[in-house]
Amino acid sequence: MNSTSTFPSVLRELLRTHQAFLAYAASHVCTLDLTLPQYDIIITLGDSNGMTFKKLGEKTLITKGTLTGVIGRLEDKGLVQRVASETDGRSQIVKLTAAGEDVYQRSFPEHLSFINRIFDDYSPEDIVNLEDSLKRLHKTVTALRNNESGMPSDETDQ
Amino acid sequence: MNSTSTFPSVLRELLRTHQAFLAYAASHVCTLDLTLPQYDIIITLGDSNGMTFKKLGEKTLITKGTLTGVIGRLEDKGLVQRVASETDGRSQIVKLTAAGEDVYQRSFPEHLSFINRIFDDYSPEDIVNLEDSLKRLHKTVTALRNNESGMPSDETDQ
DNA sequence: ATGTAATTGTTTTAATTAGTACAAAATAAT
DNA sequence: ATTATTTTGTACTAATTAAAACAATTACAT
Repeated sequence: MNSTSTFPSVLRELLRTHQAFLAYAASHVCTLDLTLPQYDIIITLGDSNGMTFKKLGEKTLITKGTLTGVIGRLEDKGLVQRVASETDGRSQIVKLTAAGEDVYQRSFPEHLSFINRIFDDYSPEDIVNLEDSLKRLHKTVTALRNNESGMPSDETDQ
Repeated sequence: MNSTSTFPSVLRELLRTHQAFLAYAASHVCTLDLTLPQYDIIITLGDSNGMTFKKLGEKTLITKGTLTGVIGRLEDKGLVQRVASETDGRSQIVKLTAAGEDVYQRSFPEHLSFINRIFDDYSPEDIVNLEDSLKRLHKTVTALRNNESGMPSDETDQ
């Protein structure tokens, strides 16, 4: 135990680090006239045949209510389209339009290298260790939250 | 390099972990009829004689525009007050009211133990390692962002 | 089959968020 | 002293966020 700190500084650092990453990623994405959540949708739909709102939300960690708005704005920009599911009357399939595919194909390689630049000085072990540390914290917090309410896990299985 | 993943999964895990922590913390704070940013202000002002908007923003990582709104809502709830600085005509000092002090004194010990429960199964080394891993990532991202724009560091010195 | 429950996406509301422009005050420059 | 620059907090806008209520549809139970 760190008896000198009155509040877990590691959790403040989690926020700081996440904010710094978002700002870094946004500095590239804003050159495409897209917000970070909007671009997250684009790259999630890239190399797919479209997917359901539910699945999109699970992959991007955006809740359904928020997603309706984000998808709507991407639709207004002509980058995405809604198609009614043929097998489930409740579901909408979200797909990239040709323009959306174009944005994706043109921007993604550069975006990927922009993001991966972060790990230029990381060894493979460093990256694995970092991810494992985060997963442990994530699991611990989720387990605690579920203990409180008796709810089952919120983990998605992929 | 993890040659199988097309996008840094460690960064998605950063988001997931942060979201999980926020949800966990909020599950306690909502019992006080406060939002997480609002409670963050309360505990930052607790055990202080008040501080400037600028300093509050640096400590809580909330930008000034957002802060105006959060402080306004806390003022409406009677938990916080604005006092004009005597030494700087531009500055406002934000202080807890008696009611705010009361909320702080009554809730903070429990909140602290609620949060620290996360680390019950962590050794002191585990915590230090996690924090160091986050700090390294934070520093790396910040350095890259500053390289892009030629701006000086955004780090606060405390 | 019929009624109950769960799922899917939309709508609405309140709050947070960043960004920009702005006014007032302090600081620096000359 | 006067001007220019910077700093501090506010106002405003657009977007994201979660949560709750809702309608339509599907799945389930009997």
